[in-house]
Amino acid sequence: MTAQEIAQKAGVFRGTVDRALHGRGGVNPETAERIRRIAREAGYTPSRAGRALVSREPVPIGVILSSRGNPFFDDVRQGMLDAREDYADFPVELRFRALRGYRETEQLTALRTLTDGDVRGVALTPVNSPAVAEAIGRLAARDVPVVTVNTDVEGSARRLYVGCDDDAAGRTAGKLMGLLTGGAGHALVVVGSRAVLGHMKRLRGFSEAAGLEYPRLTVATVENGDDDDESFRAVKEALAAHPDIDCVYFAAAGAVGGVKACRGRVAPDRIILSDDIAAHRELILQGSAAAAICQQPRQQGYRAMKALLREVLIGQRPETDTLFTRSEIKLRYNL
Amino acid sequence: MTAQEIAQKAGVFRGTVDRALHGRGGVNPETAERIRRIAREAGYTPSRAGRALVSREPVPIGVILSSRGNPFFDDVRQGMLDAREDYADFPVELRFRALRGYRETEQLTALRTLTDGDVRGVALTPVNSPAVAEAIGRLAARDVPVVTVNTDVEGSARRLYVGCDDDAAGRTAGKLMGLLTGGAGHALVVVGSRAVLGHMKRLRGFSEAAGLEYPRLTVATVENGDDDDESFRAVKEALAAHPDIDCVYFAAAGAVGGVKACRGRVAPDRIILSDDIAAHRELILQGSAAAAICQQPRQQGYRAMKALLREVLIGQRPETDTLFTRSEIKLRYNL
DNA sequence: CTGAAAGCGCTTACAG
DNA sequence: CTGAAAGCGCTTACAG
Repeated sequence: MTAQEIAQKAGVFRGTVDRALHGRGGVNPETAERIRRIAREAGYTPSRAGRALVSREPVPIGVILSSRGNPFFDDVRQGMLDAREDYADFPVELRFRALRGYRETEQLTALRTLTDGDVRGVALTPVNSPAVAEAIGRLAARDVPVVTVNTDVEGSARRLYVGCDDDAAGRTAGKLMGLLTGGAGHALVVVGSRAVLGHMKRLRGFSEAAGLEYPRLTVATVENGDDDDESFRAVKEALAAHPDIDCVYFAAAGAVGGVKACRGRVAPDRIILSDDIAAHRELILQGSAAAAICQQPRQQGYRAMKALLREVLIGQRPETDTLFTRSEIKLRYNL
Repeated sequence: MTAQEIAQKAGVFRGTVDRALHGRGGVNPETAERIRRIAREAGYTPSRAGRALVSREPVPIGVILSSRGNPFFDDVRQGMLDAREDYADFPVELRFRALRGYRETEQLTALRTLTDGDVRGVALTPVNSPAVAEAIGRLAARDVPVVTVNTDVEGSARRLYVGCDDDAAGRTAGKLMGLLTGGAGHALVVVGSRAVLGHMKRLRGFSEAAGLEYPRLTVATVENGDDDDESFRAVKEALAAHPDIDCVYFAAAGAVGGVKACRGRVAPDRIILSDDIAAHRELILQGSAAAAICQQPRQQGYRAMKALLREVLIGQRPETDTLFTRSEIKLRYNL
């Protein structure tokens, strides 16, 4: 089915079909409705090739990542470039903004800048705040789809979330720890902050799996502010306070400092990290930790950008509103 | 850079450029060479959109999988369909042939049938034999690229192999077993056949990793012919003969029968399977085995078909001749 | 052997 | 508000 055939059935010219179907205005409302109905009934989807061939102006897509100083996002970014490759026949311009951390005002500013440059779609690692949700809503109202990556924002009109299932990651870590300890041990779970939803989900998942399958595995918790120095101190302290602790799960960042504090006190084969960033790979390769629970950052970037481009370039919306990446367990030999 | 611009530089018509660049014949050799040189120097790649728009005849692609009666290949097939989706703007016809097992003559017949139907590219799970390698060579000579999936064939002109790194899979299993047993145990490694290269690689990898890191972990081996009944008997026998065996790695198929033989004798938390086919998932979910080392079958199909279509449809050859998928460790919570 | 044209399905000025 | 045409980059008959 082509636009030409729709035009014939509707008794108009194919230019008019195009205008009606894409809401470019300047079409009699009744004619437009008739055209849309015919297209719907015929199950018409515009040909990707025809569309690509005629696209001259690059389509701007905004990307806001909290990636400054955080190597984890290198892979996310690479995944986005992979997806862009899949649409190499379209002129697309990815506009990256790298922010440091998750500050609301900075993110709102970045969003506004992109919006002024009238991007046609946005991928971002949102700060979980009402103001950000609202900004996303304004974009959605202008038919600019927003996809959240790696972390989500509550109550927003974002089109899709692509990221980790923190609950599953925590449970996987819990089960693995049960296996590493023969089902009996005293675990320390190190989170960045109890205020971060994802960290709490991992902690809860860990406790659940451990409690369910390994009743003789106990769980203590400590915060490290996602910082290595802080992590060293906090873990050192926790190990001193609880002499029975014999295994550690780092649910977030700060593992390098924390692992240092474990030296000579907790067996490396009972230490689990999160994410396989370079520093963690090194810890694993040198035998200072057994495993890392990873969240497929490249897939996160790929899926998010693929969905965004699919919608913006060929008008196909994602079928779901959440896409979880798998929790991968990496040891020295499958890094 | 467009074909039109090449034509101008070469002082010919753009139809001639097309014929010269794609070797369709009917072009003066000197003119053709001049055109090719100009195109090369200009780094010309034909536009995917232009090409897609003009393609009417479906491009036939042959797929031969040893998938009959083997659910593992459901995912491989799905991955191939995913890749086909990425080239939805081209008319492509995937011609699947599902064979039972790896019999040379049957595979050669299937290859010949496809060849007669003049496919433009082939993906297959090859039997590792000179005759198959030769058949691949004949296709290559006719400019029909062949990609091997999941298993490879020695000394052939295949364009690319996409599959498991059996060595890494075995090492990962060995390391994991060391972790599960606290570094001291007596392992039984169950392979299908010592004649299968992949199985031996996994066994060797397992022993290497175990020997390197866990000198107190010993390794015994048994064959099960990839069959569940045979597996039950062989494992039962091995466990009786070696009373000290306390952990088992199933490096290939036949785990369902083998696990049955372990009941009450080897702790489920010390049993590792290979691949997350439905039967294995069930074993893991019901607590009869701890983990499965998986080889990303969907990725195998996806990468293989993507590379094939990329070459056949837009003329870009793969940059490498081997693509390993990762060995994923799956527990109950990250299946 | 090569020129000249038509056409794939779409979008976009331009007329009216 | 809508018709009529041009053009994106390519391939493919068709002439000569």
